[in-house]
Amino acid sequence: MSALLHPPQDAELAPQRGRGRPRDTDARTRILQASLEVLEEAGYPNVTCDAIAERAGASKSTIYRWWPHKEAVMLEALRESIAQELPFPDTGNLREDMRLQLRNFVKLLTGPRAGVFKGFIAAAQSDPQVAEAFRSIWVKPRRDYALSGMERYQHLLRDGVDLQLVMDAMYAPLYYRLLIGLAPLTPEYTDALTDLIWSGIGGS
Amino acid sequence: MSALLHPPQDAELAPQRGRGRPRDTDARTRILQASLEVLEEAGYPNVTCDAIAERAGASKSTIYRWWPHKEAVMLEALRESIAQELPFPDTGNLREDMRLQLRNFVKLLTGPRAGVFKGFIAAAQSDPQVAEAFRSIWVKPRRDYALSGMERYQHLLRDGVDLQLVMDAMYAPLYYRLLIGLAPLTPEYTDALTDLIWSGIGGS
Amino acid sequence: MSALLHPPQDAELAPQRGRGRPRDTDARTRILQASLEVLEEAGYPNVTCDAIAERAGASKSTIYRWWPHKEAVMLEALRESIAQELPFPDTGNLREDMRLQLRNFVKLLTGPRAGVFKGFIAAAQSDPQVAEAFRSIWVKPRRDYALSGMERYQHLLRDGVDLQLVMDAMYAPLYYRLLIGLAPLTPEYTDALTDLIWSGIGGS
Amino acid sequence: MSALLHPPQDAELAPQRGRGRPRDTDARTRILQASLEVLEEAGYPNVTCDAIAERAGASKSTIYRWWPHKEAVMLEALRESIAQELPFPDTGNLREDMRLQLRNFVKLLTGPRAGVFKGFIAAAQSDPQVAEAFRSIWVKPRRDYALSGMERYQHLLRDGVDLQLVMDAMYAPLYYRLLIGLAPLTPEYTDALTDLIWSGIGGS
DNA sequence: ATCTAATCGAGACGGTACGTCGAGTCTTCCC
DNA sequence: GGGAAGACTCGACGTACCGTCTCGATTAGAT
Repeated sequence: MSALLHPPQDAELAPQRGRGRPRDTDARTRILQASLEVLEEAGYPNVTCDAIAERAGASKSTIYRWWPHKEAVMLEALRESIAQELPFPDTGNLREDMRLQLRNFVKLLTGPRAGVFKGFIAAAQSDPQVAEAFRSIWVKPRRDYALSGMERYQHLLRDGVDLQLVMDAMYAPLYYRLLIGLAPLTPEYTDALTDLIWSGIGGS
Repeated sequence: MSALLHPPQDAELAPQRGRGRPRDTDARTRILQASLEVLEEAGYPNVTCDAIAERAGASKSTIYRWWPHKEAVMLEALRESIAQELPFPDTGNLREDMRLQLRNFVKLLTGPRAGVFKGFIAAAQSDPQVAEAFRSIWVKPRRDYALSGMERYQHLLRDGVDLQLVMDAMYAPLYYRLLIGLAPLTPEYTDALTDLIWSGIGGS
Repeated sequence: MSALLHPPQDAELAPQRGRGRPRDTDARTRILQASLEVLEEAGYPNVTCDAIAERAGASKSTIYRWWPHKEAVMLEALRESIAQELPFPDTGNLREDMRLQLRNFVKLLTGPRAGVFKGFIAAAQSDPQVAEAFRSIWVKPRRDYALSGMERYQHLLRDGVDLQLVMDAMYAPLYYRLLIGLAPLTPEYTDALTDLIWSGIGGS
Repeated sequence: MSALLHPPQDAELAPQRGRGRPRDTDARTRILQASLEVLEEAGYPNVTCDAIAERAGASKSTIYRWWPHKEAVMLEALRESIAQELPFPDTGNLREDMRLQLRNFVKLLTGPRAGVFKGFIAAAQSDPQVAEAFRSIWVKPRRDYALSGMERYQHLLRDGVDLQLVMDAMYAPLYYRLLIGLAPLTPEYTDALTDLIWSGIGGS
C-alpha cells in the first residue's frame, strides 16, 4: 500500500521519462483539491468517486488509473494539504514550546481541515491500509520530530519520564475532543492541559 | 434522534397495549446479537442490514420496523452489551481507584468489543446522531459516575485542578492508542499514565 | 441459457408460491416494452441497460435480478412481441399458401419490428446463446409449422423435392434483402420468388 | 463515407507527396492482418482497437490516423483478404458454372474467413456506413460479375426470368445458413439448391 | 369462535455508487 | 511529418447495499 501511495511523490522527483503523453499534473491537482472540498462539504461517506471526478472536471478512469481506490486519493490529498503545515516552535523554553505546539495543533483541528482528520481516522478503523498510511504519513513524522525537540530538554525533567507517554498525554486529549466532541477545543483548554502535564513531568 | 433510539427500551417497560401480535423479543435479541457479531468479524463498513438479517434469522423489515437505520441498531446493541460492564472500583484510595479504572477500561478495549468502539467512533465522525447517541449512552454516564467518585477526594488534590481535564487526560490516551494504533494498550501503559497524571494533580 | 430464458413463461403458469413480495409483472412488461422501443429508436448497439431502465421507470437491479444480461431481456421481448403474429394461411391451395406466407413475413420485416430482427441476427453472430435462442424461439417453431402445412401437399410436387430446401429457398431471400439491403422488400418481389420456386418444385 | 474508406487504396496508387516521413506500409499490413486474426479468434465484439494495436505492434493513433474507426479497418481488411478470391468459373455450361460458383462460395464461408463475413453483416445492421461499404466492396462487384456471366446464357432460360431474382435465390440460402445456423453448409446442399433453381428457371 | 390488528419471514422494488473496460482523442518523444 | 507510447474524457457494464414496499402466515386481544 505504502508503495501504491508514494509513486506520485517519486514521480515529482523524476517526472517524465517514457515516450507517451505525460501525466496531466493539473488534473492530479484538481482531483486532490476536489476530494478535499467534497470531504469538507459533504462528509466522508459522501465522498464519491463520481463526485470527485465531476468537481475536478476529470473522468473516473483517470482517478482509477493513478489511485487504487478513493481512500488512496484522499490520503495523498491529506499529505499534500498538510505537508507544510505546523512548523514546530523552538523558543528555547520547553514549556512554551509544548504550549505552542498544542495551540498550533488546535488551530488546525478547528479549521477547515478538521473534517479531513475526522474522516481519515474514521476510515482507518476499518481499513488497515488507511490506518498504516495515516500513521506513517502524518502521525509518526510529527511525533518523531516533536520527540527530538523534547529530548534536548530531558535533563530538566524528573528522572524516568517516558517521553512517548508524554506525547500521548499531550496530543491524545486533542484527538479525543475532536472525535468524541464532548466539549470544544480551545486554546485555554490546551494551556490547562500543558500545565497539568508540566506538573506531571516535574518540569521546573 | 434520542427519541427514535429509545422506544425499544420504553417498550420493554410498557411492553404491550394494542391488540395485534406482540413484538417478538427474541427476534430483537437475535438482531442485536447478530449486529455485534458481524461488526466484530467483518468490520464496520461490512455491517450490512442484509448480513444482520440473515445471521439473525430475521427479516429486514423487522429491523426497519423497530430501528430507523442500522446505526440505531448498533447503538442499542452497544448499550445492551456494555451496560453492566465496568463497575467502578472503590478501594478508598483515589490513586488505586484511578489505576483500576484504567486497567478495566483497557481490558474492555483489548477484548472482543474493541471493534464496536472503533466502529462507533468512526460512524460518529460523519453522523451527528450517532455521535450524540454515543456520547449520551456511553461517554457521559461513565464520566459523570467517575467524576462523582473523584469529587469525594478533591481535598487531596492540588488547588484548582479541573477534574474534567483530568478525566480527559486519563481516558483520552486509551482512545488514542485504540484509534491510532501506534502502540498496543497494556496494563503497564495505563499504570505509567496513572503515575504521570497523579504527579500532575499533586496527589499525595 | 434456454433455461434462463424460459422461467418467466413458467412463472406465468405458476406465478406465485413463496411468501415474499411477488414479482411486479407490470415492471416486467414495462421493461420488455422499453427494450423494444429503445431498439427501434436507437439501434441495437445503443440498447443500454440504463436506457431501458430509465424508459421503463424501473431500476437496473430489477433488470439484472430477472435477466442475466440485456440480450436475454431482448430475446424475451422478441418472443412476447412475436408470439401471436403470423398465423399461417390455409387456403387449400399450396401455391397460394406459400405466396401469402411470404407476403405476411415481408409485412413483418418492413414494419417497426424489422430492427428487432436485424438486431437479433446481428447479436447472434457473436453470441451463441442468442443464436440458439433465436433459432429455438423463432426460427424452428415457424419452420416446423410451415413444414407440416406443406407436407400435406407433397404428392403434388415433383418426386425427391426436399421441403427443408424449399423452406430455405423461400425465406432466405427475404432475410437476405433485410440484412444486406441491396434492394427493398416488396410484395411483388415475394410473388416473383414464389413463382420461381413453384416452377422449381414442379408444382402443378 | 466511401471516400473515407478508400484513401489507403488511393495512397498505394499515389504513395507519397508531402515532405514528411512516408506512410509505413508495413504497419498498415500488420494492422489489417491483426484485425482479421483477432476477429477470427475472439469474435466481432472482442475486436478492440487496443487488441489490434497490440497484436500489430502498432499504436492506436496510427490506426486512427488512417481509418476513421475500427469498422473501416476491418472492411479494408476484408477487401484485401477477399480481393483475389473466388474467380468465377467459365466452363461453357451454365448449370455447371452455377454449381461451381456456389461450391466455391461455400468453401469460403466454411473456412477461416467465415467469422469475417458474419462480423460484417452483424455490424452492418446498426451501421449504415458499414452496410454500404459491405455492399459496394463485396456484394455488388461479385453480383455484377456473376450477372454478366449469366447473361450470355439468357437465351437458354425460360422467358421472363429475372436474373437478379435468380442471384438472390442462389446466394441467399448460403448467407441464411451462415447467419442463422440451423444446418451446416455443405457441397451437397448447394448442388441440391442448384438443381432446384435450375428447374425453376427452366434450364435445359 | 370469530374478527381484527399488528407482527413475522421472505424477498422484490427504485436508487445510487462501485470499480472495470472500450472508444476515440490528444500530447509527448523519437526517428 | 510519421509512428509508438500512453494519458485523457466519456459512458456503459454488471454488482452490492440502502431503505421501502408488498406479500402469506402467525398470534394475540376484542367482539
